[in-house]
Amino acid sequence: MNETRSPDSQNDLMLIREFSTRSRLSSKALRLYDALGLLEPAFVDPQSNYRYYAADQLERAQLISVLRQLEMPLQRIAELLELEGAMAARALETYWREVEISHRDKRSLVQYLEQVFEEKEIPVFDIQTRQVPAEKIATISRRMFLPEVGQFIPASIARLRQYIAAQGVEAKPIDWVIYDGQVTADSDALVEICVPFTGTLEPTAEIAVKFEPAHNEAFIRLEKRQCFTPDIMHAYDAVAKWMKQNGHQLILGCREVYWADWVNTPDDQLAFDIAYPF
Amino acid sequence: MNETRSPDSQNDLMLIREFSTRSRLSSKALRLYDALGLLEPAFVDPQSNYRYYAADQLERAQLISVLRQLEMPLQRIAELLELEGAMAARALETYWREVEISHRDKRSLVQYLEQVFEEKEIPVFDIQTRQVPAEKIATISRRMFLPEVGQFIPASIARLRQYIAAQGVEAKPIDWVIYDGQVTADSDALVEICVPFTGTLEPTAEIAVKFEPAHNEAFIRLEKRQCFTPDIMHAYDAVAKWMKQNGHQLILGCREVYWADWVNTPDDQLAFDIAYPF
DNA sequence: TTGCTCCTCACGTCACGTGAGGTGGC
DNA sequence: TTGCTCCTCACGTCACGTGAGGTGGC
Repeated sequence: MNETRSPDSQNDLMLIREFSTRSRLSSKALRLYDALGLLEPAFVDPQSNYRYYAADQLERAQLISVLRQLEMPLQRIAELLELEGAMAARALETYWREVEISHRDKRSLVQYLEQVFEEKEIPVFDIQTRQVPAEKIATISRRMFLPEVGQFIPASIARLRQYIAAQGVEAKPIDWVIYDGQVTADSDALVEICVPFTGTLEPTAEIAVKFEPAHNEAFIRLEKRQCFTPDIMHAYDAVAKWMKQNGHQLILGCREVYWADWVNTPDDQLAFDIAYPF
Repeated sequence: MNETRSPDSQNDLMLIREFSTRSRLSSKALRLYDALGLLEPAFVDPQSNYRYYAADQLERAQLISVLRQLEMPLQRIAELLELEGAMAARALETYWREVEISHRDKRSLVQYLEQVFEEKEIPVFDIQTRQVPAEKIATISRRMFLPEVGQFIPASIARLRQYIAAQGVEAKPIDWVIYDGQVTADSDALVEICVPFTGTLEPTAEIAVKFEPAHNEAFIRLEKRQCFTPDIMHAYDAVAKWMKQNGHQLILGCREVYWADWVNTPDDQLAFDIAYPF
């Protein structure tokens, strides 16, 4: 009737049902997003509490719908939608990177499980034992989750060797990493990087100096490429099984011993041990 | 004390705390699994209600833990653990296939969103209009989700053309698919496969015979490879936007028109239209 | 007036996490 | 006797789904 009205006025308002089907969001979801302030109707009738949505709210609604299909939490969606185009793209990329990493972790767990179920008696591991002499060691340790470990180990070894050299003390050509529990993507544990040395060294805020007692260990020698799941999990399983069968108790944290030059060793060469002290 | 006892007897029982750390399952989770019958303690003290777990329950507990890391629902874990080794492996593969498909779907949604956020003004689509004459059509239709569509379209076209030929009637060399709503991986909609013909045809239980009225349509011509997300979503967006800008109402279901020989058309050739009747 | 849509609780789902308040074994 | 662990509720979390019971606009 009123031709002077802007075309985006009242006549573009719609009830929740229509907005719901057009945005692919359930009415229950729309009421929740209203309550959370994530997507508030353009107008709410104070008498009836009816929600009226404007046509130009559809874009935001559809974005939310697609982001929810990615299972992004509502809080994170709210933050992302605060950003400008290119920044929102960056935020989405960050989120998606996390999803991809978690997916890859799961994929390797599936491979491991497949082998467990198939009872393919897994690459037969050759378990040996040895006597390990007492050592003085310099260590850096911190609780962490699996994704951090890959960075932490080489960085810490470099720090330790640098410090040892700077103090004019002699480091031995071997390192090991002690795990005080299982480190996975969603459960952290103490990870301790150890470099043995001879001589006298002062501890620092970061670096502890310890004495590791002599002990026996059961160990498996592995190729460099086997440092990933599923192989490494089977290796741990195998040593733990051997320990149990032979009635041995774990007396120190289980460990990975890096006795080769990690960087220059080819993938298919033996490069490290998994060891259980007893 | 009693040397004749089996080694797996009482002395291998442990309290919930120890079983919890060894299995990487929270005590709260263990109590839930007990209540659900998914993992019941070997022994429960009737006086104190203390739960005692046996060492040989650790294997099942660890399997549950890993399957939960894959976010498999407890019900499905329970079913899987009922199966023998190789069968369990098959069940895991089935589950994982579903996860991979859902992940790939999400990945293409991310690509689409990236382009939306970057406002790369997307491959400029050339929107045209045309008048479509009335047609008699034979159709097969069913509600379905996105993963089924890829099979359903060619199968239905083949069925329709076979039936039309068997009745000695002449089919026209073009097909289209009408979508009565958005079809995604988790929302279904009616999908109707249409083959126009001249002559007289009897409907069957499966095949309906209809009359499509003459109308105008706005359409975009696309290359064969663009039939996937994200391109196809941008194309739909573009036509919908054009319709709105030009004040046109959608009067029939939006559709994809296959006017080329789909199988023998190379990926980078124009092969189909997306059309909105108005 | 009759339907239909909309409204607001309230409770259910899934797999737990997080206390509160109480008991039991060394 | 003192801690410590264990127990059972009960409620919270996340993002909704599913009614129950009631109101409002055509």
